[in-house]
Amino acid sequence: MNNAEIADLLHEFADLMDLKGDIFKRNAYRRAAQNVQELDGDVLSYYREGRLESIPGVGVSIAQKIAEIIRTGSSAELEGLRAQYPPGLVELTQVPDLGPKKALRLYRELGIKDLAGLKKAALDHRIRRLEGFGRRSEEKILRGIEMVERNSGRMLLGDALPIGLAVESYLRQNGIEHVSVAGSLRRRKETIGDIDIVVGSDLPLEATRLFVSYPRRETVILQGPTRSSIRLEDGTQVDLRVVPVSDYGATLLYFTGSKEHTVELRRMAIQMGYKLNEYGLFRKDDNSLVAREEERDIYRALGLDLIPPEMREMRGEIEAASGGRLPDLLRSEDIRGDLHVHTVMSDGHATMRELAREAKRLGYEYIGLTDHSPSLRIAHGLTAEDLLDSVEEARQVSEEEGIAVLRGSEVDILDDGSLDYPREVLSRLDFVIASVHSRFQMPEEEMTERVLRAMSDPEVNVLGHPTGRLLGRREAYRIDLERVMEHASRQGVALELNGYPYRLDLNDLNCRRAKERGVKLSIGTDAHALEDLSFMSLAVGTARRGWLEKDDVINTLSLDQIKRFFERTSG
DNA sequence: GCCGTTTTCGGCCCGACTGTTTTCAGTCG
Repeated sequence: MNNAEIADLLHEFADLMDLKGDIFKRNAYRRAAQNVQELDGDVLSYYREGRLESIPGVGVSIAQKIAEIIRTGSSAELEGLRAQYPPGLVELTQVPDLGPKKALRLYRELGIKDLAGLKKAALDHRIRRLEGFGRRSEEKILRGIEMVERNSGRMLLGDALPIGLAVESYLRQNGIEHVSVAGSLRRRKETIGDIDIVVGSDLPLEATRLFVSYPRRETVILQGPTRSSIRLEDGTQVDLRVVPVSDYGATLLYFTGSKEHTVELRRMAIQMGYKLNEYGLFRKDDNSLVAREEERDIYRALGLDLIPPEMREMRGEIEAASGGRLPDLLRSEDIRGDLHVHTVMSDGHATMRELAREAKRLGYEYIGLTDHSPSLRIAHGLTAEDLLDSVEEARQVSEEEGIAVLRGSEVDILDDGSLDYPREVLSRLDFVIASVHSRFQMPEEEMTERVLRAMSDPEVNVLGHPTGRLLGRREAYRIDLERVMEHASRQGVALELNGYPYRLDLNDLNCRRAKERGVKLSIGTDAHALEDLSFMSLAVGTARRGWLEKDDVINTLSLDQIKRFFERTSG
């Protein structure tokens, strides 16, 4: 039973409390679930040491339930609650405009207990006969079901970010000064629900007209004075909100979230005798304005430094901002080179020279080329001979193109933790990433030993995509990251933050754990084509969500410094 | 169920919108 599994059960408690109609208990369970999920360390050890109640949001009652879950795998009270409602009821609340109250009535009065039943009842016009429902709600439910079925997954950050930023820059280039993506996209979460754009303009009709005439727009879904939605050629929906310039900061703050973060800001506002909403910060007694034009003004009035959007997740950022202890987060400009790139020699699409030129154009000082090793047949891993021949080619290209081309390798970690090239081959390279690409199902202990052994090899500089997860496709493999981080810090091996859209591995929370343990991160895009080098922005966003600063990341070092880093770890 | 710069009891974020109502509950972000 790990943290995520326990958190899932607490979330289920929350869902069931919602059906019971107790929103305060629901909130309490949600908060506990989130804190368990993001807990730094294993819940089991909190349990063994009798300090479950030191987890925020966990009191006597929830601590007992967690203990019971750890001992027995479940909770008697949870079983009892489950027995009261059919399991499909929570799924009904995924349909827009159906919350717990309506879902429960549909169940009690029409016996509807899942999406299929709901669809049938709507088609049979049985729903409109219920008091409080009507023809329009029935139609809305049908549209909602369709949407849930079609669009249940979230978008990858890597898909949403270019789209959102393109719309943003289109509006800016056409004279809109106050414009930004908002929501989870602005916070650079690894997956995104909706693409939201906030505009501050005193000519709202013009801004709206501009938005709905976006060149890549296919249809206008909704066009109003403050809200509009369009669908793009690729099917993506983009929502726009227009507010007066004077309200821009307050509105952007509100629509950026996270919800938990803004709720906390409102609580603080109340304690200070204020009221915070999407129009601004006001005095409670006479409704007079305190701040609203810029996000910074509102934070300042609440006694806080401006919190970067990527940190607004209720993970300690409020305390840091009130104590003047916010980290100085990594910036894109700090990155001096990409350290994980594939060429045509293995499974990439661009040549060494093309990549060198593109890296130079991006302003990099160096680029690290890391083709696969032979055991990864599917990716045409290089023979030792071809790899060594390319070392000389890299030197030549470096000189001719005026940018340092570092010849590295992404060498496979074999089943027993040995590496896929002999040491004398690896020692001829500028640096080495070691990665797991096989036998993902190993038991945790075996996988951990395998990886630790690979990291102990003096030629290894970076552990590639340390958990192997693929967003929406594959779970992380089982590995004891605590031991991996300890080992990394002792051995002077960096852990990778891989920027490939499906990976983003390490993720935000693990980046932060690594930083707290003094482990350095190496950022690479895992590019297989020239345009993939742009994945760097996804990695930087994730790094910022993990509170990383410039000094935590090795590829902010100059060429000389990073060579020393690679030397030191291989010496 | 949790928690305390106002509290060990009594709060727990705020406003808009929608569809159904005739004064509002439920849902959403």
